[in-house]
Amino acid sequence: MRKPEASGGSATTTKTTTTMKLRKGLWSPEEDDKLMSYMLNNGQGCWSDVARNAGLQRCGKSCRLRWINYLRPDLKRGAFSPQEEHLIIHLHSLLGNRWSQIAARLPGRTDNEIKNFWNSTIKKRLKNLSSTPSPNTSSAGSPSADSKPNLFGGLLSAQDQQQQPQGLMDDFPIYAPDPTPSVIAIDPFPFLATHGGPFFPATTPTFTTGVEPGYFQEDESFFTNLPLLESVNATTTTVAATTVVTIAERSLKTETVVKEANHSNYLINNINCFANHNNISNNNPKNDNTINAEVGANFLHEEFSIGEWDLEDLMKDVPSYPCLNFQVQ
DNA sequence: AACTCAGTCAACCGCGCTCCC
DNA sequence: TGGGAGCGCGGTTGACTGAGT
Repeated sequence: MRKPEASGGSATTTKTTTTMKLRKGLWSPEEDDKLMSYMLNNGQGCWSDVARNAGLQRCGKSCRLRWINYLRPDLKRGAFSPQEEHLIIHLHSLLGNRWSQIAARLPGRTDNEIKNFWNSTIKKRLKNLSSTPSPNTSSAGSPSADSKPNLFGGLLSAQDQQQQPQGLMDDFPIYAPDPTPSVIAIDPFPFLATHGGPFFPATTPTFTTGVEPGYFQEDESFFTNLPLLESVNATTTTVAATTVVTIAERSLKTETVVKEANHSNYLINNINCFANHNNISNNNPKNDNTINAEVGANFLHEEFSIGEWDLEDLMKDVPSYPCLNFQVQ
C-alpha cells in the first residue's frame, strides 16, 4: 500500500485545476468523504467530471477505482467464506482470469479483491498441493500419482473415496451440480437472502442433507445451474469430493487423472481437515454456518480430459449481479 | 527488542475497446 | 475513416502487517 500524500501537499498549488498535479497513492479519509458524498448525491457520470466536481485532485480513473473497490455501499467486507472460495475456484475454471466476470457473480466482491485473493491464497495453495507428495509414499519411494491433492490441506485418492463407507462424505460441501439429484445445499450469498436478493427467497432456508423442496430444484438456482465442467464434457462421472480439486487443477491447466490407490486413512484425515476448515463437526454437522451436502456415491475413478467449451453457453444460466454498475437514479 | 520475510491488498499502469466528433 | 477521450480490465507494484527468529 502506498502512503497517502499529505493533504494539501504538492497538489495544492495555485495552479488551475487543469494543470494541477493529480494526487496519487492512498486515499485520505477526506477524499473518501468527498467522493462518497458526491457519488451518493449525483451518481456516477463521467469519471473525470466526478473527480473535478467532487473537488478531488485525482484522475477520473483513480476515482472510479476507489469507488468500485472501496467506497461502493454494496461491498461485502471481510474474509472470503469457504463457499465463496469454492465458487471462485469453480468460476475461475470456467472463466479463467476474467476477474470482472467472476466478480459479477459474487455479489459484494470486487474483481480486484478476487484477483488478490486468487493470487495470494488460492494460487499458492494449489501450487503447494501440486508439489506435495503423498505421505504414504515413503514406502513407495516416490510421490504417488495415485494420490490426489485437495485444496484443503491434504490428499485424496480415488480409491479412498471409493472405499469409504457411504455417508462419510456427508459433510463435504460442494456447489457443483451432482449427477445424483439429492445434492447441493449451500447458501453462498446469505446476505442476498437477508436483503431479498434477486435469486433467493427472503428468508434463508436451513440447508440440510438432500434437496430443499421447491428451492434449489425448482428455482433457477445458482448452483444447480452452474455448469460443471464435467457436465460439459458430458461423459464424465463426477464425484463431489473431488470436484473442487479437479476444477482447481484444471485452472492450473493440469489434466486430472485419478487412479486407484490405497489411502483410506488419508481420506478420513482430509474429511476431518475439511470439516474443521468449515467449522463443521462430523458428529454434529448442523450449526449456523452449516454446509451440509450429501454427495452421491459415484466416487470418481475414471479419467477425463479437458475439452473446449463455449463460454457463453456455459455461463448463460449463471446469474450476474449489477453490483459493479451502482448508480444513483 | 530488533530484525527478517512472506503475505496481503490498495492502488497504479498499460492495453484494448467503445463511443463520439 | 481516423483520432481522441473515456472507460474497463488484467497485470503488477509496493507499502504495510504480522509471524517467526
